[in-house]
Amino acid sequence: MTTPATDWLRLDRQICFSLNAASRAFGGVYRVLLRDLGLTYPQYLVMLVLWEHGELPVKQLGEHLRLDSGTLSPLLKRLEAAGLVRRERSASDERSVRVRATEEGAALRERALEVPRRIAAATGFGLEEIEDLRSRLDRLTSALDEAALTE
Amino acid sequence: MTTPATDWLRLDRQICFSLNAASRAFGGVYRVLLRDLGLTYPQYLVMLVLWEHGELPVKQLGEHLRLDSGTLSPLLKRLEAAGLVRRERSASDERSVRVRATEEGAALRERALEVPRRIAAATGFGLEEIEDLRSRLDRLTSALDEAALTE
DNA sequence: CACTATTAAGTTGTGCACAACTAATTGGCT
DNA sequence: AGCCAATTAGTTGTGCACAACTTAATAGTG
Repeated sequence: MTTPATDWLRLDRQICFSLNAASRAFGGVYRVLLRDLGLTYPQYLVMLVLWEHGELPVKQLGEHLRLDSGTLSPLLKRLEAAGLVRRERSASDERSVRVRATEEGAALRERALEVPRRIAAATGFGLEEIEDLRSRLDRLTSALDEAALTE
Repeated sequence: MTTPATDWLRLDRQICFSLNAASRAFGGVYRVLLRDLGLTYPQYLVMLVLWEHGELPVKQLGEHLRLDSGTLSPLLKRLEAAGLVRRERSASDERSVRVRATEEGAALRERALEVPRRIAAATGFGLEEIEDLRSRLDRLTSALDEAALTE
């Protein structure tokens, strides 16, 4: 009892589509929750990293977020224009630009505290179930990154 | 033993980030595989639906893919320019535009047949493990859509 | 020290996602 | 029939992702 080859092309068999759809569904929920904070979802992720690690160069920010300067440069420019972030050239290495939250940006953290709880509630998943899913996804990402290199 | 509230803001606790990262990691692998076919990943998804369902209106295409005309109209225009798809106004309802694969577009299916297998290999996951993950993600998407409505 | 390779950030161009809007058509209702 | 609400595509504008490139600074090597 084998599956016809063409069946593997069915949309509902594509794990990647489910992944993509889930990611965009999250986007919709975040969009509503973050509107009050004046942040988009990627901007929110940047603020999370800054809140957690303090000042750090664009390069390291990108490593945390899996994003390059092509995405981060304009995004950070918008965050700076919004007064949430400051960028300044590193004195020790003038190639590097260090990013940090302004006072206003730091203050935003308080208002962001309830976001994860509301997101968790929206998923309808239990905490350990979320954790389990997260670890599977991280393993998946590692495998895909690995494969991309040898492809 | 409770978790400090601020810990929930850690990037590595955000299920959504893992999801987003996995989705983008998939993007990288698909980009390589689809380059030969001359398709982007969203265009590939459109072709999957057309191969599976034959001719259908933009509206229904969007329902399958969870996309609106704002995304689909320009995407379909590019597919049409590439000669893979044709669009024509429905005679019975002139609001509707019916989309179908051209001969060239249909022929592309043969070359796409190996894509899912190569993707599955890249994940390093077994088939039942993929299936399990897929169903969890679909459940997650449903819950998030539900929550977005009542938010 | 001089020269080259590497690294960091930014820019440009393409494509996707989505909100908000417009234009055209259709359906329902009185 | 006449009118209004709903439906379907498309357009416009903003922001993100990423490849390919540029510019400037640093590190490494002979």
